[in-house]
Amino acid sequence: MLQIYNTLTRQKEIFKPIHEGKISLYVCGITVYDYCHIGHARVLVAFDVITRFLRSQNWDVNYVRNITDIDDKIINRAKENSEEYTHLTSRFIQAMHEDEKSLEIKRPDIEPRATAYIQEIIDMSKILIEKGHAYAASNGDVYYRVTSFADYGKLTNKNVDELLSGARIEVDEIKEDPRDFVLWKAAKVDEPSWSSPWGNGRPGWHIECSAMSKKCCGDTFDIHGGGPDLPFPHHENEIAQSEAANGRKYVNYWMHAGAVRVDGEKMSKSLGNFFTIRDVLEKYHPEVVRFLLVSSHYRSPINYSEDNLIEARAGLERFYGALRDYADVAPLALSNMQESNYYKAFVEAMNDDFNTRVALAGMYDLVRDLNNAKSDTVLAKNLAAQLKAFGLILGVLQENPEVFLQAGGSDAISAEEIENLIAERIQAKNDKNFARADEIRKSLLVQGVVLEDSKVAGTQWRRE
RNA sequence: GGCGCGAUAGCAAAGCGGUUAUGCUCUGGAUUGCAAAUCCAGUCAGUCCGGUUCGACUCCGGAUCGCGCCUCCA
Repeated sequence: MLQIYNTLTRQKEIFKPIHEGKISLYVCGITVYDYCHIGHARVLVAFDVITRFLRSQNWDVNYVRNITDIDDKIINRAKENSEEYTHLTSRFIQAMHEDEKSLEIKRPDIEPRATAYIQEIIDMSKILIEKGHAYAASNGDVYYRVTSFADYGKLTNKNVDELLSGARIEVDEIKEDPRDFVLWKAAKVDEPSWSSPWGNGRPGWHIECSAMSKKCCGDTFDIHGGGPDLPFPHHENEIAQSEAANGRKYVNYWMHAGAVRVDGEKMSKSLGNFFTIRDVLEKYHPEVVRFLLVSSHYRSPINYSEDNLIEARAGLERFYGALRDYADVAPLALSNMQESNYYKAFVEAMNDDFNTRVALAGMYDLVRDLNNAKSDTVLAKNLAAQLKAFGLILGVLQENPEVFLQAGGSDAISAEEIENLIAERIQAKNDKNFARADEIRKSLLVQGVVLEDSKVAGTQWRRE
């Protein structure tokens, strides 16, 4: 039985789909004016794991994640670069897809771009004006009339009156009310624009998601996800737009990922303390980064640090160490695992609001049993195949163990040189020249290479 | 000021009203020529103060501290 924590009700709820067996999932994606950072990676990985798991349980998931490809920051950045904004956005969309690929993040079923939904955005804005929820201002902007929507603030528990007294609302002669937010922005000179009933302009940020989700998921859909900083105002505004325009409930379950912190502070573009995915991958194996993100619950805040990455690597080394002799074993089909206690524990953990941490704990139990089973080949292969099946759902453990273990750390010494020294050491051992054998092992250790002698597999090595 | 979240052993991080979380580290043992890896055993918890209860890390109240949102941000 699937349970999901719903931001709207602030509690875990038993999930009930709109249509039996189906889930429509819309996640707010990236505004493409720069490289993705680790905070983006967190959301991307979280919903990737969620969709992988849901599909493994035979849910028919329609996963939609948008791209915001028109926006102030995009226009400004393009100007700075003296670059066409479409050129800028396509560059960063491509970069995002590369980053996703390296982190084993599967592409959503639909990846709508705001600029491809201008007509839908205009249509929705028109309806909002007709219904009295929005108005065209004198300068060609269109604004949402916040006070016209009685439920405004229900997602984040905001009181509309108190929003007025909030300190940081700008005074604006154009708007009827300082709380009103923009649906359509009149174009300034030299800005990209589309024609509309209110003159040339471009969409506001919030209306994009209302329009795209309506087209891709329907008026009411199951799950809406996003990053930790989106509930207010973005998702609050989406609710106001969609429920006012469609006259129906917008979303049944709201899911928000936890923040990534650096030194206890939120990592964000506005604070400038962010690490791009690319930065991190220069130093760490992509699977280590993904494993770090999967290692904690998707809603808890996580601290980004070298220590945590090193720990993530240590955890992965334990898994890959256990899988070392089973490189050719394929993940077991889930249909063959229904009776497995490991599988039951895994599914139970994941059904409980996608508790990857508990799922992982069960996988470590499996590792211990696998290490104990090495003499029973049939059993061991079955356990290894189960472990890989869980890994497949979490998006880890699919690499050749030997390759993973030998890839870490510095590559000051080549694999060939290492192999040669190992051969020399084996000879020394055969000659009972342990002094020379230990000397070789020590010299390799200094270069970050650990040797492991095994009766069965001979001498194996890994980088630390 | 408003809204919300959190405080768990050396570090990271979960569940649970009474029974081992888990990973890394540490200690002892097995194994090894010696190691490493692995296995077995073990040490180390629940910010503070009250309350409920036969019994609370787990529920309730309060305090303290930390964090997020309230402005573009995943």
